[in-house]
This record gives sequence, C-alpha cells and structure tokens, in this order.
Amino acid sequence: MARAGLDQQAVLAAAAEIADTKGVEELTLSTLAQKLGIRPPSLYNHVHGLPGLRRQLVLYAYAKLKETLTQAAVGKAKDEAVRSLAEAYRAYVHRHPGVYEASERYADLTDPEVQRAAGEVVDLLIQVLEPYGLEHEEAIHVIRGFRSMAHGFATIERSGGFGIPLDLDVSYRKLLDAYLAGLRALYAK
Amino acid sequence: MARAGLDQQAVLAAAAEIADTKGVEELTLSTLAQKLGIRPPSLYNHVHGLPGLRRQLVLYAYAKLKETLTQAAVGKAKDEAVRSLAEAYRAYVHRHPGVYEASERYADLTDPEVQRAAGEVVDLLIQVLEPYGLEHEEAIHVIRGFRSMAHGFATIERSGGFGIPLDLDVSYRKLLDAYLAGLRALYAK
DNA sequence: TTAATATAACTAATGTTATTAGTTTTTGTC
DNA sequence: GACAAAAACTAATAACATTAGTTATATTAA
Repeated sequence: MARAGLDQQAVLAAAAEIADTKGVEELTLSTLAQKLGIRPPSLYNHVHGLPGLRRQLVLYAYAKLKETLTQAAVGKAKDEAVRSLAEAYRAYVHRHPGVYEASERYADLTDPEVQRAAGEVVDLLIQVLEPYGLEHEEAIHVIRGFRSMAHGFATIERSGGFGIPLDLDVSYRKLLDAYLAGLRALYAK
Repeated sequence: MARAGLDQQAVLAAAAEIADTKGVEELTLSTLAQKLGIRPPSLYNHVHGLPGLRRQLVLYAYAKLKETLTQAAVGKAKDEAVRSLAEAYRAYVHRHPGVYEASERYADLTDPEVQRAAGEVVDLLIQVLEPYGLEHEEAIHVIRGFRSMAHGFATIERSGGFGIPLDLDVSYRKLLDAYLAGLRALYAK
C-alpha cells in the first residue's frame, strides 16, 4: 500500500496546480488522485468530496488574492496605491487563472467562512481608500467600481474576449486613468 | 412512440430556460430531455451532443445581447447612448443569468462563428461611439473599458459578490458617471 | 394511393465520474 | 510491544454523456 503521506495542504496545492495549468474543468477527483498517486476514494480522507475541495480552493483563492493585493499596496497611497492594486489584481488573474476562476464559479457567499475571506479583500480596499477621506458609503461605491473594472477586464482578457490586436496594457491603463480622473472631477476639489 | 415534433429552436429555447431558471450546471442532456419529454439520446437528432448544445447557446446569447443593446441605443447619442447601453447590458444579465453565464463559460473564441457573433456586439459599440469622433484605436480602448465595467459589475452582482447592503443602482451609476467624466477630462475639449 | 426514403424517436450498452461502505495497513502513542 | 487512529485500498452504486443499432413516423416520389 505504501502511504503517500498527504495532508490538506498538499492536496490543495495539487488541486490549484491542476486548475491553473489544465483549467478548472479538468480539476476532478480523478485527475487530482492521479496527480497525487492515490485512488479517488482516498481523497475523502483529506477533503469533503468535490464540493469540499472546491470550497477549500475558493478560500485559498481569496486568501492569496488578499495577500497579493496587500503586498502591492504597502508603502503607497492614493492614486499610486490604486494603480498598484489594479496591476496586482490583473497579474494575479494571469498567474492563477484557474484558482481565480474557481473563486468565481464555486464561491458560496452564504457560507460564513467564504464571506469572511471575501470580506477581507474588501476591507483591504477600504483601508487603501482611507487617505481620500471619502464618506463610508462613498468608499463602498468606489470599491465596487474598482472591483468591477479589475474583475471585468481581467476575466474578459483571460477568456480571450479582447480579440482585436491592440495593446491590452494600454487599454487597462487608460481605463484606470479615466476612472481616477473621473473620481477627481466628481468629488471635486 | 409518438413523435415530439421538436426542432433546434425548441431545444435551444428549453435549454435557455433551464440555464436561466435552474442555473447553468443544471443544464445537462438529462434535464433537457426530461423537460422536452424525450430520452437523452434523442437529443442527438437536434444537437451535436453537449458541446454542440453549449455552442448553440453561446451563439444565441451573443445574438440576444446584440439585439438588446441595439434596441437600447436607437435614437440616442453620446453619453445618453452609453448610459442606455450600460443599463441594458446589466438588465440583460439580470434577465438571462444562465444564458449569459453560458456565453462566458463555453464560448470558444477560436470558433469563427462565435468570433463573428461576439464581434457583432463590439461592432455595435463602435457605431455608438462614432459621434465622439475618436481615433479608431482610441475607440477600441474605450470599448474595452466599457465592457470591463459592464461585465464586471453585472457578474459580481449576479454572483452575490457585492455583499454590503447599499443600493447597487447607485453604485453602477456612479461608476459610469466617473468613467464618462474621466473620458471628458482626458480627451480634453 | 402507395412505395420508398429520411427523420426522429427508442432501447441497450459502455465509459467516466463521484460517492459510500467496508477492509487493510501503516503510523504514532501509551 | 499493543492499541488506536489515520490513510490508503477494493468493491459497488448512481448519474451522466455517448454510441450503436432498432423501430416507427413523416415526407416525398412514383
């Protein structure tokens, strides 16, 4: 029999790698077991079936995203911080396309753990917006806008939805430029 | 035996309804056949298996989106047209969540038919931006920004990703306000 | 009107996946 | 060294997609 010596971390890491390299549809208990050198039923020792695996992957995705964004924001403020966050968000989706997609596809936002993990990302964004001195509600609106742009651009890009051969970096920068300029214009001063 | 008298249209309509009401994961050949009162293998008379069904659904999704956006744009120009498009885009995702999701999930953008269908939506947006008199490349950047915002906001909203109880209509309007104001500011004049 | 053909349904069978139940073996602990 | 817990296993079942082969119903042609 020869035990494989796996734990949740190892299983999750293998799952993330399959998702990122082969795509999220390829992440099955079969492919995962094969990668780990065990039989599919053995996975139930580490994970609550496929739903449990997906849930773990969602939590991992949010944690990693928060970590990535946090690193991007240190030592920066205002527009510079926002631009850095936007770049980091997009880069994260590039680097972890499958994991990010899993967080879109499988997140059950009625699950308190998942809510907390997702909420921590939003909390970070709130922090970064502090220096602007916005009303709380206003900050929420701005964050929703930011997330929409970053998520929307990155996912359309990931799916190959921007078909015309024109520099995507430029498009993204212009989108952000416009939004930031618009905020300046609207919130006057 | 008693023939059911189905054709591609009827099959596709039933598939769209399942996707929109039960969710895209519930759209299987089993559930579809059940809804149509036939056995799963009989579907192969109308559709090239599950991949073929999904492809049809993707084409349907783009066609319907284009139609919806076209209606929203008639008789309007510039900012008013853009706002109307944005509203229509979001409303479309609300009304056809499963069909829209299918177009995200299953679109194979190397398929020429799919490219054409998706391209027609972009062409419409290009038309609407004409009155601004932008350079062609500039128009493409703006369209990418528009799509990112509309797609991003609508899909995060659909997934329940905006958890805080704060009016989403307001957030969406403010996002658009900021973007449009930003474009005005950047493209000067 | 009838004969021939094409079409749309069917049943049966196969392979894949997820999952559960029950078993064995290893590992770690007293 | 014995025992308990954990991690692997095999076997079996159910759901789904798909293929092959069959039958009945439309449709078309003579």
